Amino acid sequence: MATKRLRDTANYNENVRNSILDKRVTSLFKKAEELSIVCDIEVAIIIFRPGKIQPITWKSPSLAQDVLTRYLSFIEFKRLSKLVTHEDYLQKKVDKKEEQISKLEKMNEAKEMEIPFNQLVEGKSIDELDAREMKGLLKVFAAKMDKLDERKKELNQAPNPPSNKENITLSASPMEESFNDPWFIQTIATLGDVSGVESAQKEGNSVNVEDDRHSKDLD
Amino acid sequence: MATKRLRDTANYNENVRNSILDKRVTSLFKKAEELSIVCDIEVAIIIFRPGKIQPITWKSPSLAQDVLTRYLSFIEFKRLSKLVTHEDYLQKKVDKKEEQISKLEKMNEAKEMEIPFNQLVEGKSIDELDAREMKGLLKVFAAKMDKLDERKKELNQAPNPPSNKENITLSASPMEESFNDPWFIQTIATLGDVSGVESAQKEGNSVNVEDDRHSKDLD
DNA sequence: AACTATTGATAATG
DNA sequence: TCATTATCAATAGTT
Repeated sequence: MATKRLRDTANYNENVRNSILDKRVTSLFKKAEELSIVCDIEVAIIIFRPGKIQPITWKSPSLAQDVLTRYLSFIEFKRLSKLVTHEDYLQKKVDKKEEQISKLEKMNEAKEMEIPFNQLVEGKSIDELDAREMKGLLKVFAAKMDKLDERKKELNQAPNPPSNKENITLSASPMEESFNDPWFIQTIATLGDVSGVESAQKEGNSVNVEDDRHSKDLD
Repeated sequence: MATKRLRDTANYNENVRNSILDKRVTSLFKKAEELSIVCDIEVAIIIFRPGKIQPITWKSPSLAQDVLTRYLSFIEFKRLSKLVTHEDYLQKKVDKKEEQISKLEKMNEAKEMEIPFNQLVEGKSIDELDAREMKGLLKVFAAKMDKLDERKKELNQAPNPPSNKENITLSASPMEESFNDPWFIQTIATLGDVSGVESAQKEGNSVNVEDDRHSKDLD
């Protein structure tokens, strides 16, 4: 019987250890599933054990990956925004007037782009994306491709002959030129007002909830 | 008192809902932390709420990201293995039946277009996409935008005046024409055959655990 | 693996 | 919003 709470299983033999892990992981997943249903949210859990390569994931691999994709998109979206913001800052110094002219257009685009990447995608299949979402995604990707293209050119100008690396087989396809105009940089730059991943972190090994209004000490 | 178990909070007002979510998430994280200590494992939890941009993460964002990095590395590792194997397999066929493969790839185009976005990206951050993948994505988007553009023109030619639907504000941008060449079909086709992450999945709503030493039927 | 005494979680109430 | 408590769930140890 549960005479007391377990602190660690270091002294247990491996079978008992695995049994305990199994039961507790099962319980954790059960609780997570109940939570996701009751509160209508998506939950992904990943567990790594020392010495084990394969992680334990919940719920399904695809769902975990979907949630992870959204999470990483969120991170990436913010990172990219900040990067471009810097480039945009330099560009403003080069050409002030043009920037002012394009401001109005920029504001229009900005409103369209205010939807974060993960919300744009949100598990939709590509056929379900509307034109606005498509445009937003295209711009983000265009920015990335632009950089890849620049890197490619740099490599081609390098003294040693360019290797046949698969990652840089991007030849001068017509799309690069299509997205060289600077408007998308500014457009993306206006997206950057998303603050960091909000994940309230209490001190010590206490439990973190995003919105920790009540300060329970959970140990 | 807990007279019965909650099934869903759809009919509750938002404050109560958030309160319940808060308490349950706290409890889930507490359980996760206890599990991670007792069994000496690493756990990452990510929660997305509908309408909310910022995910709730546990334990800390950085740790969550660390675990995520390992998880994605694992995925990427498996993906690469299978990709190379598959390409090797294709190479043999290409030597003999290049035309047949080309046909199959073309036939697959329609199906490839319906692959969810998250499968195309496969959990990568945008910076990790190579040129080939970027091209594929761009072309998928371009094709989709082309269709949307066509629909827009159809609507404009319709007898009744076109409504100002937000979804179809896509004007004739230069990108449509840029992607009419057939190579992208093959490019996309090579992205499609990645199978999911292996994560033991029991039938029904049971719980998944990777390690199946204790005789659960996990495959 | 199944069981049970005990601890933990939590829905409703104050 | 926060604290309390009756009820339900999880689980450590045993068989």
